[in-house]
Amino acid sequence: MKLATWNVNSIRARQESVLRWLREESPDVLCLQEIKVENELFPSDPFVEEGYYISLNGQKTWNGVAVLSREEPAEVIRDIPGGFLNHQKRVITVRFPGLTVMNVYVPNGGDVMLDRFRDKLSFLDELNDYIQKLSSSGSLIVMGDFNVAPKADDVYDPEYLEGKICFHPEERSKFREIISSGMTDIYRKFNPEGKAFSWWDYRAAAFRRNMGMRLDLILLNAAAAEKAVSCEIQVEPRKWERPSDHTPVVLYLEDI
DNA sequence: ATGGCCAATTTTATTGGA
Repeated sequence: MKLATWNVNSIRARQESVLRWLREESPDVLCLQEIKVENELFPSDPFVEEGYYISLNGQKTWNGVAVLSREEPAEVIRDIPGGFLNHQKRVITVRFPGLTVMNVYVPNGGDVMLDRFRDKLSFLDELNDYIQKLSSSGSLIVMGDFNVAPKADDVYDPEYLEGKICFHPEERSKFREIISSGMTDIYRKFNPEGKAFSWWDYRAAAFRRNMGMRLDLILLNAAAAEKAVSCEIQVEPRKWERPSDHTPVVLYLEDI
C-alpha cells in the first residue's frame, strides 16, 4: 500500500501537476494541503476519472485539505471535533477498515511574535489530544504539512534558523510531545541521518541552493509502524514547471 | 547575505505563506 502527502499550494494552480504525479505514482491515498478552494469549486472530475474518491474540507482563499483514495472511506471526519480553530479548514480524517488516515495542515504562525504563533502552539496541543484519541482504535497514520522542522538535520542552517518560524524551540517541543505520546516520524526511522527537506522557499533561489526544511511529515502509531516498509521524499516534482513550494512524501506499507 | 516568489482576492495593492 502506498500513501503520500503533498502541500500543493492551490489545487487549481497545480491540477495538471497532481494529475501527472498520480499517473506516474498511482498511490492508494494522497493527502493534499492548501487546496485553497471551497468544496464546490474543487476540480473533481479529472481526479474521479483517474479513479479516486475525493474527501474534502476546503475553504475560500486559504488552507483547505483533501484526501484522494482508491477505496471509498467508510467514514470521513472534518476538523478537530470541538477545535478552537475549526473556522480554518486544516484537518480531515478518513477511516477505512483497519486503518485511519488523518490529513493535517498545521498553521504556519507567521512570526513567533504574533498571536498566530500562540494559536499554532495551541493547535499542536489539540492535535496531539485528537491523535491520542484516534490512536486507541487500530492503525493510525497522520500525514501532512506540520510547519515544524523537528531537528537540526531538517533545516538547511540550524544556527541561523534557531528561534525563527518553523524552527522555534516551543514548536519543536510541542512536536516532541506528539512523538513522546507514541507516534513515529517514519521518514527518520528509515533515514535517521542527514539533511532532508520537503519545502524550499520560492524566493532567493532557495531550491537551487538547497535551502529547505523538512516540514511535511508522516507519523505512525505503533500498530501502523509495524507495517511500514519505507518512506521517501520525492524531490523531482519541485523541479517541474510552476511547482508547489512543497514536494510529495511517500510511505509504503505492507498490505493491510 | 537572510532579500529576491507565488497564489488568491480584497486585483494594479494586500495578505499569507514559511
